Parts: sequence; C-alpha cells; structure tokens
Amino acid sequence: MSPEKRTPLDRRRVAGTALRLLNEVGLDGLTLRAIAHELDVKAPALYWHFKDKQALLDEMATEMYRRMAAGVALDAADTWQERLLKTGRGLRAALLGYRDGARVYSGSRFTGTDHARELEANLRLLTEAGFTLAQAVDAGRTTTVYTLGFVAEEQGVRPLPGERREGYDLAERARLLSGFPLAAEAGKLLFDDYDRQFEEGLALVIAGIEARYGIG
Amino acid sequence: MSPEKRTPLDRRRVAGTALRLLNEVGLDGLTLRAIAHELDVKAPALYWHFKDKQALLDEMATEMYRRMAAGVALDAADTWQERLLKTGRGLRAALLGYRDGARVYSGSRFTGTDHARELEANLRLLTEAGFTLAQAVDAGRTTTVYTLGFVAEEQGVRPLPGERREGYDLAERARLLSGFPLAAEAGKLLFDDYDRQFEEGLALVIAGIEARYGIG
DNA sequence: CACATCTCCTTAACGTCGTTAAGTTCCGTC
DNA sequence: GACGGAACTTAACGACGTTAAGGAGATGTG
Repeated sequence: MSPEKRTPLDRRRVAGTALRLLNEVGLDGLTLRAIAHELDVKAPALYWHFKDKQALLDEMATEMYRRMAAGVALDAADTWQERLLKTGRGLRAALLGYRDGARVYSGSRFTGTDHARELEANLRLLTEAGFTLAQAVDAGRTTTVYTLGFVAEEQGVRPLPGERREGYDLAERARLLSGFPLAAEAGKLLFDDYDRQFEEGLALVIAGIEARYGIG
Repeated sequence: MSPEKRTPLDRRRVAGTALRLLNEVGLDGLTLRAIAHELDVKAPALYWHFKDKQALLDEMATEMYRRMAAGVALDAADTWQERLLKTGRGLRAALLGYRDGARVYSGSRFTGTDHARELEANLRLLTEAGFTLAQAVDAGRTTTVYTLGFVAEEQGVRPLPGERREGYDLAERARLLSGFPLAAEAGKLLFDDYDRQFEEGLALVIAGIEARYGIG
C-alpha cells in the first residue's frame, strides 16, 4: 500500500498531455477537468502552473511550434524558395497533427522566445539571397498566413486526416447549385485532394515573390 | 397602458442584432442571454428560430457575406486582376467591420445558396479570361484563404480598427529579442501598417497567379 | 528536534453558459 | 367558441472556468 507519490507537474507536461487529449475530444471537448483527469489531478491544480486556460492554450501552441521546428531540417544552403516551401509545409503538417490545430494555434501567442531562432534564420537566409528586410518579412508573412488560412479552412471540413465532418455532401451541394454550373462543377475541386490544393497555392505565393521582387 | 405587442423575430433580425452586439462585447461575450436581452426576449426564445448557437453564428457569417457582396461593385468588364483585388479587399473590409469577424466567419458555414451568385460570376470572369476551371478555383481559393489568414492574424493584435490588444509592446519585444537582430528589427514591420502589409501580400498572390498561369 | 515556510495539490463552491422540458399567450380557422 | 399552431416564458439541468480556503509533504532554520 505504498502511497506512490507522483512527480510534480510542469507546464510542458501539462501542455503535452493536453495536446494528446485534443486529438481525441477536439477543442470544444478540451476542458480543464478532462485535462486534469488525464494527469491524475483535479482541475484547480492546473491553476498552480497557468494563470488561466488561455495561458495553457498558449503553451500548447508553443509546444506545437517546437515540434514543428524539430521536424523541419533547416539547411543553411537552402535556396529561399526551398526554405519557404519547407516552412509552409512544415507548418501545415504541424497543424494537421492535431484536431482543430489551426484554431488552437492562431488563437494563441507564443510563450518565451524559442520561435525567434527560426525567424532569425529565415530572415537571414532571405536577406542574404538579396531581399530587403521588408521584402523578407512580407514574403514570410504572406506564406505563413496563407498556410494558416488554408489549414483553418481544411480542418473545418476534415478535422483529422481521414475523417470528414458532416454536412459536406457533394451530390447535395451540386443539386443546390444546379443554377450555377461553374460553381457546381467547382465543388469536386474545392473539397478534394487538399495536398494538391495546398501545394498549388504555395507555389502561387512563391512565384509571386519571385516575380514581384525579381529574385530568382 | 397598451400592451405594445412586438412583431415576431426572424432569423435575419436576430443575426443583425447579434452582429451589432458583437462589436461591443466580442465573441466571448456574445452569449445567447445577451443577444436575447437586446431583442427584448428571453434566451430560449432563440431556439424557436435556430436549432443551436452554431446555427445562429452561421446566419451571422452569411449576413456578413451578404453585406460584403452588397458593398463590392462587381463590374463585368473587370480584368481578372481587378476582380481578385476587389474580392480580397472586400472580404477584408467585411471581416474588419466586426470584432472577431474573422473568427466568426471562418468557424461558420453559409446558410442557403446566396453566395453562389458571386462565386459563379467570379469563376466565369476568370475562365473567360483564359483560366481553366481548376486554375480559376485555385486562384480564387488562394486569394481567399490568404485574406482570411491575414485578417485572423490582424484581429488577434487589433480587435477593431483603432484599438490595440494588450501584450504587444514593441519596445519590450525588441528587448527580449536583442540576441536576434533581424527578428527584433522586423517587429516594427510586423505590427504596423496592416493596410500596406495586406496590399503587399495580395499583390504577391496575384503576381504569382499571373506568372504561374501565364495570363496577363 | 521543533517550528516555520514553501510547494503543490484538494475540497467546496460560485456564477455563467448552452440547452431542454413544460407551460402560456395570442391569433387565425372551422 | 373550441381548436391548433406559432412564438414565446418560466424553471431547471449539467457542465464549464475560476476562486477561496485549507492540507500534506518536503525543505530549511533556530
């Protein structure tokens, strides 16, 4: 009957458990009580480590970013196009790794300054490739918000890869839009093969940077 | 002492009142009780018109779209570049018209098929300009998700034009990032003049469409 | 060794939220 | 003048984020 004392919690362990739980229950089901239960603890215990729920969500977003950064191999010899492709794809993959990932991520702010390393590296690579700092910031920001917007839309239809949210019956949609032939026809393009669609939009953004800033 | 009977509610009046209230209290403060109070009614009355709160949010998003469509003058003689600029700017203006506008909009789905008219018109204009349907869809979607992602980010920092959310002190940020000179310097570019930043990203997207699809 | 302090958690409770069940009022129709 | 649907109200439920108060266990101090 040894009391089996637990090791105390810390912010990262809480955030990690919450991220794992997020995939099972979604953001709306992610209550403090459920997270606490998963950690064998009562809900108010979380307030010792976080001032409120938003602070925990912020830590979760930061942890998502850390795992993304760890999963992307930044090579100092990357061309700027390769680098933007890598960061765009890496961010999307990180967000898709969690149900409602884009909602959690874009509603939160990073804790600490861990993200600054990668930002600095990306800005350095782009400026050394010939961009002004302002151009590098605009290029990076456009790539990032495109990716965030895309995945937010994607996860509205497809919460996790392989699943599909209700209310998106393509045949039904085509019938409703029968008076609008192009819009009806566009349905199958809009709601399928998200990988291809994302790559195409990302290619458009990068082509635009190339064309407008005249850097090949 | 006449009883002054009210005219019954309908979905659009409820959505309109909720949108007005949204600017005062924000999405987190937008409770059914508060909306009902504004309409001189009790909260459960709303369930006569909407099956749940999400259905009301869907109607709000649809109403936002209607007002956007009414505010954008689509000219059949637009070039495709002008049309994409108009829709991007129009969408951003519509979202910025409401506190948390982007969050409400991107978490919801349209009711009805009102939006199909504009979609059809845009697809027709682009295909007649020489795009394939798939290219037109990719071009439109990329423009839209860029805009949505941009405004989501913007409203995270600036809830309504003119206001500024706490926790974004530029001097503090620069101090924290003193070890990352480019990232620190980028701060003033990242958090100011959102109009210019949006226009620049939108120009990048359109330039990319022009370059990649070879249509001037 | 006694006592105090700090850390980390529990128990209990508060007010608010979305939502449901049941009943009420008003009005047009047979 | 009974009937039935439309459009609401009153009452209540369970769950949520959060706060207050306190307690157990380690750690430090005389």
